[in-house]
Amino acid sequence: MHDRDPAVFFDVFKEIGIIEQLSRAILEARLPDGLIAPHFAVLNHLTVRGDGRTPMEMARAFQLPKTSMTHTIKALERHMLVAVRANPEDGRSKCVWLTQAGRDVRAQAIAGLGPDFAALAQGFDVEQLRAILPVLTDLRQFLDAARD
Amino acid sequence: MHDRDPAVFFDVFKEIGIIEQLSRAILEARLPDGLIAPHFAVLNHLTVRGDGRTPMEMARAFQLPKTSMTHTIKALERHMLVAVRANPEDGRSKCVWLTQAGRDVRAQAIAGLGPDFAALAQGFDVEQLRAILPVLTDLRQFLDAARD
DNA sequence: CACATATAGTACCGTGTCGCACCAAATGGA
DNA sequence: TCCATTTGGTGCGACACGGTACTATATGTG
Repeated sequence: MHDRDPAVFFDVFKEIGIIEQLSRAILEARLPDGLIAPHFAVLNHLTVRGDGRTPMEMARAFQLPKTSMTHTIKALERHMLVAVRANPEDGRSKCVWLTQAGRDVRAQAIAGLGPDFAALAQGFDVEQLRAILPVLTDLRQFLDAARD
Repeated sequence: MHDRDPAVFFDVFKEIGIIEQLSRAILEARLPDGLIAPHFAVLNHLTVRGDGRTPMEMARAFQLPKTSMTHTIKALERHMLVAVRANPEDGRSKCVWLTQAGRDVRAQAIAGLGPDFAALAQGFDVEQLRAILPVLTDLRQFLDAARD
């Protein structure tokens, strides 16, 4: 087990798996009943990237099977957080638009997380997070590119 | 957005969520058909910590609801990778034991990951991972303790 | 234009996740 | 000891995930 041992990937991924689970719990505690992290991810994506995206566009962005995206969008539609309309530029396709309620749910979740993160920041050195963020971003991009 | 902005949590958790998804795909590509990451996690736990653990012990270790653990163990039992027997020390409880097939599946998965990680290590600076691992471990422990 | 192929989306189904209700066994206080 | 409470495990139901198969539309090649 020398310095260049690639097994460090195993340990990093293990920690990341646990942190993902814990951070998901923090997020979901701030979402209305029945909404979970993937729903929020879509609302956030539509806000940041602009709505009117197609389901396939988002499935690719999240690297999810298109059936999963169909399902997630259906749930958001049931909750009236998005509206789905035909794509005028492609008869096979649809476009997903945020409703005002959708924008509000996202904003409320983020607002609720503010105090949570502030509380965490009191017990954990935020500078360390800022320091590792570029490596995480590199790693994410690298794995993304390495996925065949 | 100054240097101590706790919003860095948001970005770190977002990257971690994506990396978790990509690394899970790498692992699951090395598992036999029908087995997914949580199944492997249990096999690995029983190998590392020693088998004979109870379902509740593992549910707590993974911070999962006990119903999820029951379900995961049932699946491993169907695949004959673990054997569940009564706990002689507690009539309410059971103990989960690895079968030889269970040990083999875990060993095979890890053996398969070796080349994967080695390939990744050729394109990504492993030293950077080694550098961030302690911070990730700290963060995991901190979030674990902070969860009420 | 005709037609083979590629692409967007969905229906269906098996499986995973997890809350609730329940039972059985253990525990602890009077 | 008796009994209330706690704890380990499971059945069930609602919903999430994702593979296969299918339809409809678009695209590219002759």
